[in-house]
This record gives sequence, C-alpha cells and structure tokens, in this order.
Amino acid sequence: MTIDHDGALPVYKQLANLLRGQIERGELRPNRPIPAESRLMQIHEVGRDTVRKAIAILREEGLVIAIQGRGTFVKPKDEAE
Amino acid sequence: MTIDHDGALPVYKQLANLLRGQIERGELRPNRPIPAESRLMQIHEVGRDTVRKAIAILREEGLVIAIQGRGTFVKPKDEAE
DNA sequence: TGGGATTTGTTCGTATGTATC
DNA sequence: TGATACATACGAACAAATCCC
Repeated sequence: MTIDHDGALPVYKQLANLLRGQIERGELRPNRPIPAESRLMQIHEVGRDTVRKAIAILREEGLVIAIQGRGTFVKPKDEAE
Repeated sequence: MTIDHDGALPVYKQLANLLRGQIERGELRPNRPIPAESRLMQIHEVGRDTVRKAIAILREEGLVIAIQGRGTFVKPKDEAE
C-alpha cells in the first residue's frame, strides 16, 4: 500500500485511510504504538504536517491516542467512545 | 560570529557553519567535547531542535560523534571518512 | 547500593512562513 | 480565498546512558 502524491484524494486522507486499514487488520495492534511521526514521514515520504493531519483524523475517530513524549497508541476496541 | 535569526539561510544551517568553522580553526579541538546542547541553546539563543539539526549536519559530515550520556566530540582528522 | 545531575535520544504539541493549486 | 503540503523553529515530556558522590 502506497501513497499517491498526485491522486485525487489529499495525501493526508490517503495516509489516514492506510493507517486505519492497518489498525483494522491488526497490523497495528491495540495498546501498541504506531510508528512515530518521523518514521511515517520517512516511510511514506511526506511532511510532518501531512502525518499529523492524518493522525488527527484517527484521533477524532477514537482509534488512537497520542501522548507527548511517549508516542501514539492504538486504542483497544472496548475503549472506543 | 553570531546567528542571524532573520537571515535567508535557516538558523540550523548557520549554526552548523559556525561550528564547522570553529572545528576547522581548532577552536573546538579533536577528541574534545563541543558545548552541550543546553549550552549551545543558551549561547546562540536557539531551540534544541535547531541545535540538534545543526549537529546532525556535522555528524553526517563525519566531523563529530555524539555519545548518549557523554557529549558530542570532535573527531580527529585521521578518523575522517 | 542508591540517588542525583548531566547529556544525548526520542516523541508529540504548537506556531509561522512559503509555495502551490 | 481556502485547502493542501513542506520546511523551519521553539516547547514540553519522557527515556536512556553516563558520571559522580
């Protein structure tokens, strides 16, 4: 799964969809951290702004929680709100 | 030599150039530590992010080596690669 | 043995500027 | 005008390694 930098959908939305899929498939596991912003920047060759916008979507959806100094973690399903 | 916070060149590149000059002139000597990040922040009135970006450049150039818990040291010339 | 101080390493939080579309 | 995207810059918090008493 890759990012289409010239696609119709904005890159940050593509990245949010990609990460959501990894969470739903269990590739990113509950209570475990997702790759750091810096890693996601490297992996997907996007800027930090784009990474943070993508993660912001997942936060609004209640899928992840970001903790300063620690990382961003996948919420367990039963904690969804 | 000072940092121009409103210059055309990014602050972290200016700082890298400044430190490189001090190394080349021997003001920062081989096998000796350069000032700690916290000191460089005070001296040049910049944030840690900027200091670390500047040092990252010097590391990539093989001019210094950073050791966690110890400091950042000027490499001897004959160890240059 | 332990604890505190120092230093680099890592991570998220926030803001600004620039460029493009 | 606004949304998208990247780069720069500073803050804050935590972690890990080292050093010293």
